[in-house]
Amino acid sequence: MENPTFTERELDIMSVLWRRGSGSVTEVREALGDNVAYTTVLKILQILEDKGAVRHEAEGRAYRYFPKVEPAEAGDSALSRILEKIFGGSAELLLSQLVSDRNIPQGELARMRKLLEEMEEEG
Amino acid sequence: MENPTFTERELDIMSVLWRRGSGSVTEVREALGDNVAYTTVLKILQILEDKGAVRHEAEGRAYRYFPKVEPAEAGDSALSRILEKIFGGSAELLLSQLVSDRNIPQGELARMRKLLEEMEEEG
DNA sequence: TATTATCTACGAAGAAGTTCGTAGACAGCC
DNA sequence: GGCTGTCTACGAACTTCTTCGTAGATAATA
Repeated sequence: MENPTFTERELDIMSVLWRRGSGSVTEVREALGDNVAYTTVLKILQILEDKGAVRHEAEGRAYRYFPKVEPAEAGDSALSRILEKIFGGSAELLLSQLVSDRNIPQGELARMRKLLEEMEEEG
Repeated sequence: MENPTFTERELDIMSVLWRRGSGSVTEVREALGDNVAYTTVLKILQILEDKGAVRHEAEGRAYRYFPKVEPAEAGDSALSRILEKIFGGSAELLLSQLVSDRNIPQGELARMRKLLEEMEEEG
């Protein structure tokens, strides 16, 4: 899928599939928590399938849906958009916003720093 | 403005205002490049004003629009969404996606690293 | 003064996204 | 067999977003 972008609801549902690895309509619906109708969830899954973002396998009489698009792909599109439109292309500003007021644990911060160090070395 | 979120078009226009600092309808329209009608741009600016995201001052017979919401605020909302929905809350994964395949100049990478170092020290 | 150009206000049409009801298929159970 | 519950398919209502036309105000210009 080229530059996958998702609407609000589509993203909600992709998010569930990414977290769980897969899901039946019922599972996704429950994970959503919202009081959204069964057929609504099904409909969006069908839309996502049309788009090529998910696929399904039969499981008994029902379908089990699997993400075809990876978080990395979706994240890349989404980040590009934010980076350009909001942070004027500055990854530095974006990072600064990401880490401020978000209380990221030391360990994670350290790993993030190491990641950047490696990028610098590889150059 | 509490947790400002913008539609596609609204964001296009906010982006112009952030880059330029302010803009008349004509200026925004030209910066957009799209062949969107004058009244369309005006309409979205009016919507943004209703929302409290921009304000205007009279300039001759026309209005000059100024952003009221800062990129940082909008960026925070947008990043939160992506962080949770796409990267499962992992800032590390988000950063990894941000820096890969994006060819960020050494100088910027270094500043980003330093930013993280400072965060670690303050802890 | 009449005409034209430029501007905002408003409303409505059109497009996209969301929600759900109904129908039909099918399995399990009385 | 008939009834009930569970499932997908489909379509239509509804909401939100986007786009623009028209009207009315006002300034500049002939």
